[in-house]
Amino acid sequence: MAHPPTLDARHQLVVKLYELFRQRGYEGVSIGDISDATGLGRSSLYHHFPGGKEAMAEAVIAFTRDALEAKVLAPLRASGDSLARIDTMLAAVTDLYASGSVPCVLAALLSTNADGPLAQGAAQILVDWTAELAAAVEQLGVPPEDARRRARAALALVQGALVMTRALRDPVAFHDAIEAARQTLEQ
Amino acid sequence: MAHPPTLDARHQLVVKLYELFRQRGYEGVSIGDISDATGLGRSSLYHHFPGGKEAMAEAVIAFTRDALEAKVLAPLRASGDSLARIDTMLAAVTDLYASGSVPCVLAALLSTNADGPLAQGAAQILVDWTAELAAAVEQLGVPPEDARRRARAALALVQGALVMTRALRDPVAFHDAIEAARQTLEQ
DNA sequence: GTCTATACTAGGATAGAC
DNA sequence: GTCTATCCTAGTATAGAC
Repeated sequence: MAHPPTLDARHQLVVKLYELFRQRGYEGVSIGDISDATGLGRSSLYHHFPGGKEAMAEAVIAFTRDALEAKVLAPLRASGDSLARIDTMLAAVTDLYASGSVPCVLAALLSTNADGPLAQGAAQILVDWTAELAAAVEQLGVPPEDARRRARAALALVQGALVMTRALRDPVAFHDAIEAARQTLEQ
Repeated sequence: MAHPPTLDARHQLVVKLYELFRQRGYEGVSIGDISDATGLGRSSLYHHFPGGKEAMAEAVIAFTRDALEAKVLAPLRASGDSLARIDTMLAAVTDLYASGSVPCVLAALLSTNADGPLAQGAAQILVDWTAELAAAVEQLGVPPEDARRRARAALALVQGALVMTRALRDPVAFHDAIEAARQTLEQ
């Protein structure tokens, strides 16, 4: 059992790609940067991703979708108290963004890659997230239309808090926003 | 009085640069793109901005600061009813971002240029904006600490709405966020 | 103040050995 | 699966004529 299977190595690679793209966006990351960060030569990277840089970013989007599903959406869908599930989601979000100290890879790819296929993939994840969150809010007895509005507002607070926290260099901005999101969703 | 002074020509140029950088971020815009968009050759661009692309982005940041000051901050400081001034600011913001259909250049430069000097300049504008907004909220009789919190939350709603509106492709997300910002500031 | 022409570097991608 | 070497394009920037 000397070497772990290939999939693990690739997974580690995707995690590194995820970090890079979320910090600098798509155009802000070069193959050379990736080579430096991973210790792999350019050719090795193309061995793992024959589709090149775009394929790497697509892998990051898929990874993000899976991570969000596991850490955020699945708990949101679980049976049990709706309020508790929303609280759990907000805790997961706080963890995901390290209290606002790291950017959202979806926002990064959405803004860097304007209207390319990467931006579409990133947008879809936000769309799905909004829908799932709205469904959870509906279970509190909120009418569908209003639930959707609240879900949008909560995610806007989170995404905006990431921008503001970065600008103000103060994690309090993020925690306040999470609290505001809770009020919006649960009130 | 045939030719307008040079400053006008430069101003038009900066407006074009502003549009480009806000749509695609710093790394997403090449000198070639700028040449295409303006109809000017590369050398002409360097004539106007000997400092190259970074100087162009700096000019955009300065332009943004001035535009924000004139359209958003000055009305916010004007004498008169505080509630009306905040309403005026929110209307100016809705206009500035064309109801969420165009990105914020500050967010674009903040995320693309990670922690370079451009990001710092963009961050500073958001810091100043927050402070000015908090001061306006204080005049409603809100305690300083709370006013700051509300100002942060309102700007987070706006910035987040820009992300969500882009993802959801629905301007309703933006207008709802503006309404939520109003509640947050004025309630 | 704009152009053509030209450096020069960095970035994306591939070939083929090991 | 990784490396060295290489190719080619795109990107930044400059020189010098008009």
